[in-house]
Amino acid sequence: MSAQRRSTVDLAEEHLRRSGVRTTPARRLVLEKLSRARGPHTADEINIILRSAVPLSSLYRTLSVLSSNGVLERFHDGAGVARYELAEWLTGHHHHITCSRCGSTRDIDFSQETETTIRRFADQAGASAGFRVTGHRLDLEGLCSQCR
Amino acid sequence: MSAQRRSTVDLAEEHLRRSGVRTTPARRLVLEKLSRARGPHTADEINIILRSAVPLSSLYRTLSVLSSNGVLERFHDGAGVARYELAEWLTGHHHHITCSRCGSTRDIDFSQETETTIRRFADQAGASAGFRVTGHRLDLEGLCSQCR
DNA sequence: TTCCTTGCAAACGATTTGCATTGGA
DNA sequence: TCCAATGCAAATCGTTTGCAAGGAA
Repeated sequence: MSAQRRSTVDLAEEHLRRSGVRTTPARRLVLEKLSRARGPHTADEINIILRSAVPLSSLYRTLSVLSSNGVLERFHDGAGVARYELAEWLTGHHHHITCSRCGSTRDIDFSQETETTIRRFADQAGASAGFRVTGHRLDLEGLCSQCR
Repeated sequence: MSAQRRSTVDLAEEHLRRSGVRTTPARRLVLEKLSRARGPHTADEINIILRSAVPLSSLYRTLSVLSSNGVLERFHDGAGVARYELAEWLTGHHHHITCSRCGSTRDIDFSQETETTIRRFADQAGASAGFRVTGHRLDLEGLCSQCR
């Protein structure tokens, strides 16, 4: 077999295996769907995409396991609902932009140069508050093309 | 009377009055406490600070009124709990840094120059996604001096 | 007086958990 | 086989709401 590029899902599952976390149909299903998604999704949205193949309580447990093992990341949107997406080491560092009218959220990228600049500002500002900065989250708010 | 600098609370109340929103003890109390706070607080924290002077349900209504009238801003922390703080037009634009170990959140400022740079990046990146950017939120994560 | 606001209790919705059962390695 | 994962139902917890009583303008 020639060295083939591993899919995101494969990488994630290998990571889990190495952590001693079992691969199960539900986990694979969630990883597959999220790797295909354009942005972060709520448990409810994932449940709909999966057509309830995984009951909500199990889905939450799945999302919890995947998050605490570093394969997914969780944050809370403007309505306070948890949204999940593949971890940055699988997708690359990125940000979000949310439409303040319809609430849709999209991934967004900054140039490497911009990221470097932001990181430098962040380290600096954090240090002056006595923090060692380990990461940042820059979310934009605006009006999407449909709502504009 | 000489022109005296208006307090943040006064400014907020005048703003409310102009919007036809009544001034009540509960609203004044919440504004006073939040204007003294170092950072954003949850309803529960405010309730404790106020020693339950305002019942939780009324407190939530108060926070809701103040938020929807532009005097407070609400966001959800890492645990998904709503946190409130005075709106930016009252406190000035700023960011937050949260300790990933103890969860404490502090306000943090960037220089005007840095803000300008960030805003420029944001506008640019948003535009390329078809959005008109109206604001941004840059939250830092790190370890505070105690937890470091 | 006229609405708006409050307080209490009940309702809600997202998320979590207990427990018996099933299934992966 | 053995321990972890699942499904269901019930429990939590932050937050919201209905309704009658109280209060600001």
